[in-house]
Amino acid sequence: MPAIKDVARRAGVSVATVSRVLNDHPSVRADTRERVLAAVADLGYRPNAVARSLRTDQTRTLGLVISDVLNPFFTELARSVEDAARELDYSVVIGNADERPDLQDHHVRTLMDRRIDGLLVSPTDGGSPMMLAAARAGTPMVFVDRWIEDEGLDRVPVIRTDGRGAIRALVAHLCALGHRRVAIIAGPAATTTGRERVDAFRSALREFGLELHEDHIGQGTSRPPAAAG
Amino acid sequence: MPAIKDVARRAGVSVATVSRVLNDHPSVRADTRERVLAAVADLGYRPNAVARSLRTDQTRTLGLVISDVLNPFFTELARSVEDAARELDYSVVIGNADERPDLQDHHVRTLMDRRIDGLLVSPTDGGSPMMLAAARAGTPMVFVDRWIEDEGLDRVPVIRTDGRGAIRALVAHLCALGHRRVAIIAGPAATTTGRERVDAFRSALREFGLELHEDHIGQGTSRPPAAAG
DNA sequence: TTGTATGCGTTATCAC
DNA sequence: GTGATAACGCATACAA
Repeated sequence: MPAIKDVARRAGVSVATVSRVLNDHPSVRADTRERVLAAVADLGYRPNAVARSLRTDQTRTLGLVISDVLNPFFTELARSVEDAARELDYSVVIGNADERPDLQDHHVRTLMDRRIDGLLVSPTDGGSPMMLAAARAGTPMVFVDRWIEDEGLDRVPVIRTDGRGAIRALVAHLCALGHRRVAIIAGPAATTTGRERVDAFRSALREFGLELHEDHIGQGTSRPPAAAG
Repeated sequence: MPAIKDVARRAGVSVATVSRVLNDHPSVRADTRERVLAAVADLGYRPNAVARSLRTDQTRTLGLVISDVLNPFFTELARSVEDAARELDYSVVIGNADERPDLQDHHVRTLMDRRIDGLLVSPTDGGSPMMLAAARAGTPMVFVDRWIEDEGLDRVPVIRTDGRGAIRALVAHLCALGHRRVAIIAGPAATTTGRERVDAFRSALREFGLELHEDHIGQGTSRPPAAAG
């Protein structure tokens, strides 16, 4: 794999000049630029992102730690995040915590070792030591879908859906339709989203004067049955 | 974020010594090791993987380019790959090609720029220029689930299921049950797996003397309906 | 056993 | 406009 010095040699210029055309710095004569570009082309040269990151102190990489890859919601989320990131010339590295705090920390640690520029996390219930420490230490971080309310975490932005509003709207709709016995199957209770929904459900029933049966509150997983590739 | 020199200073040793205990090199006195470890601990030092990669020329990272993240098969695959890799202290970076050759190449390029140690690819139909070039150039690569038969690619290992055998077994089973009109819904025709299955289906029908209706060969997607997070 | 010095591939600062 | 060269954080060959 050719390095910048190979390109320089072939183009008959210094590595500095090659670097300049690569980062399209203004001060480089048109014809030298051409020569460099030609050398790049026929050497099939590609800048070493590792070296570049070491030097510039940025990796153009985002970490995304999700709680469950097998949940289609998160797989769609991952896809959207990657789409948006790619648009800005960022890569995203996904870590699957599988609802396990220790695994979540493993990924946070690995990603930080790799010096990612920022971290998106849909935290497992209660968070995990390393991830909380990173957040408090000011690591660029955003919570997605789920969140954690704890000291020192108020500066971590949260991107999420309005579960409470959604549940209320659903109950309102069913109520307007004349239904009086409504039930809910929410996600795992060990998630902020799951709890929020059940809680909102109780509130909504109360608000609309519907009777609440405790056994009308169910809990499910968010995973689909398996498929074939 | 502390660097190795900070640890060295704090432990009163040289960076070389710190590096040695970090990579548990044998020749380092027990008590100095302790001192270094202590310094590491209370500085919360973590080796910079970027710098380490540049120096050692290995990233302990695998690239996994799949054709469709929204297909649960690939999401399970990704999960398994990551599990196995983690066991060996490797990370895996996933790229979603979304069945688009250009996107596939984008990911191959990005991953190679990042100097990943190896590439797992479930190629889109017909492959893509950069990915084929990489394979021919000897980039450590293995095909998963799907594959490509082309010149210079015979040294790329393929990990896949025995779709042909599976279809034959299915038809045999149905036939033994006395069924005479069997149909198939295979995956996208633009995949090796999809074509293999339809092909095997035809063969099996012939073998078992069943009549083949062309309109009994359907084609579907492998995506589940959406779910909530 | 430990320290000094070099180099990995870049970018950026300084000369010219 | 272009070229030496230092520095990024680390691992290692060589000296001591």
